[in-house]
Amino acid sequence: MTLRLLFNEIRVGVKQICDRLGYPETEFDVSEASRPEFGDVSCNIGFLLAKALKKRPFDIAQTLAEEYKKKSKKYVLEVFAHDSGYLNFTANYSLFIPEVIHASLLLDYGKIDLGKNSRMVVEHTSVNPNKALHVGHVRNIIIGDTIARILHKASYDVSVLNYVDDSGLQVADIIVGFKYGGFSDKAPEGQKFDHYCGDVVYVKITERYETDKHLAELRSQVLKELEEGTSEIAKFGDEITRRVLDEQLKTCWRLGVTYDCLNFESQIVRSNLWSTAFEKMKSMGITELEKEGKNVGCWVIKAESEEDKVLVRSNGTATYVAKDIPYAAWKLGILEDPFYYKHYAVQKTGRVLWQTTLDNKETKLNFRGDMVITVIDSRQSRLQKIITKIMSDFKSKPDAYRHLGYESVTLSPETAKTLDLDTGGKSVQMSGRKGIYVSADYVLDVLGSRTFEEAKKRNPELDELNLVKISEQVAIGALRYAMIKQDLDKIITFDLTESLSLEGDTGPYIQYAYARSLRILEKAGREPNFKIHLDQLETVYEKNLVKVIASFDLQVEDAAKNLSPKVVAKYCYQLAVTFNAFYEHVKVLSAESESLTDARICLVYSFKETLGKALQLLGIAAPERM
RNA sequence: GGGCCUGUAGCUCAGCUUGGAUAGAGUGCUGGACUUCUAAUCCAGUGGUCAAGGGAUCGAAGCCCUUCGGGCCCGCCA
Repeated sequence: MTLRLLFNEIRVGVKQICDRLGYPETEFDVSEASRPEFGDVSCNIGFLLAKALKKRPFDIAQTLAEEYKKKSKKYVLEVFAHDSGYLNFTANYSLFIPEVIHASLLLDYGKIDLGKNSRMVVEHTSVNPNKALHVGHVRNIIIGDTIARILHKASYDVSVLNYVDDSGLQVADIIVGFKYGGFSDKAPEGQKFDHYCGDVVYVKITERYETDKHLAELRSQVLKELEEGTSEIAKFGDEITRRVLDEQLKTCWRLGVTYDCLNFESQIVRSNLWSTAFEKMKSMGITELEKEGKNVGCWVIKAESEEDKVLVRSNGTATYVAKDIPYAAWKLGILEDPFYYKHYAVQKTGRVLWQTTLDNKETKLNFRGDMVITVIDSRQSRLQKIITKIMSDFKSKPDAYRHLGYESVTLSPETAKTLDLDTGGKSVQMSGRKGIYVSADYVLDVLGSRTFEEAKKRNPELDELNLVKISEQVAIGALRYAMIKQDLDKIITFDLTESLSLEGDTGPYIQYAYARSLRILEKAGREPNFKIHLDQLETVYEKNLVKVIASFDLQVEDAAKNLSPKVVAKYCYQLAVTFNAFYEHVKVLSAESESLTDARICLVYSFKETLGKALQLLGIAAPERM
């Protein structure tokens, strides 16, 4: 039993009455009432029929209410028309509460069958392997990871990919640094290798290009060798990339993010994927050879009301977009899979991480999908639009390939100042090349020491090990929640000081509610007894909590259908707020009677289970103590 | 010049897809609640011509049009 059943009962009931009365068919709305005095559920049918029936909305609602009262009802207790014209309903709580609580005990509570086990690919992270992750990357990673978790809950068979651009310009930059710039390929003591590459080598060598033209030429040479993949430089590049990647993945894993497969660009380049895709595009007339104008001799894609996009240069080499096309087609299973797969690592959750290889002694596996979601920030929208169009031509299915875009993370003027940058009161775009960023590891460390102090103050009896565990969980909860709670198309202005706030609408607030509920259950000193009469739960706080618990699957559906991770974040917050109100106003362990205590223990347990599952969707740990 | 996103309380944001009841949170500020199931909490107060103008509608923060402010993208770079 969930709210969905109550809504359905009302929808069907109202529809039957309308049919019987000969009212015209309408798509009316059944939703949660916006205020307590409006009951639990509201229906707007009065407004919709007003014109056709030439009656006031209230009169229609009134008639429907009278008719509805005569019907046999299950989860509905009362029906009444409101002066405004709404048709309102109250729930039959003596039935509703026990059924919701029992339903919430199921292991897969909240699961919906939207995906019907179809194959879904989610690609995220895809950070150039020449630097450490910064908070901008974290937004990508957390959006992608959360979407993957939500889609899994919505019964999609999800594979998560991380695209490793190991043959691009950014990698070439640090290789130049190591080979020709005099930088050691060992990080100084105490510094992670990815930080060293990004903070020092990448930034410094970029500065030097300005004055040293020879260095810039060497870069082109290195880039070419990386793509060909046979030279000594290429082997060295591969080694460096993998060392950086290892360190990046440590940060991802620390954030609770796992993957199924690493796709190396160098192997895509060396496979025949590009030429196959190119031939396909030619034969489908998607791309054409330009005969005149500024792009003469290039293969281009004509776009409506926009500039033509060059796919293949007049010298025959493929451009950046072009490289993405075969990969996108591969993800959708359009082209034959040239890859084999070998173990990369076993992740903390036990999930195996694979990597592509062209070595045919390795295994054949399937990491492709009927649908593909690519998480990249919206600065890539134009290019992604082109790819989306081509994929829909290839697959002749419009939504198979989807670009999930999001706005970037900028640094607040105050935080920019900590990097010795005066932005004149404006926020600033991060840039790895210019060294303008705040790294993910740094944020987690600062947050971690802040939460450690807090946890120690509150739990002086706990040992160091436990405190570290709690503070890490809370720090990650805070960061993940901050990255997910607002809409994808809102810019996040990251402020270091503000990110340390752990109160109000934050991850720790939600985690705290969980910890509180667990303490009640611990102190109760007995297992919840679900045979007890749960209809003793009569206060508004208890009813509200049950209602929120009952809406879990509706929220999952909303989030999955709209690819909107914040929906689940809002839901967790709502659960926590409702529980905290309950906590403050309703006593569990010192209730008026033993049996009431028992009933409330069941509710608290139900809450704990539901919040735990919802937090899992956000990848936020549910701490036992805080 | 073209394309995409955005503008709601001092600040940060929900609500807009699918129009409907008195526009909600957090934070800030003011005041209150810990010998109590953890105060990372709760309660009360404060705070809004929903950027501006127009249109269609019985009804607009939401839909359409125009204008203005802010951000991003538009290379035979990646």
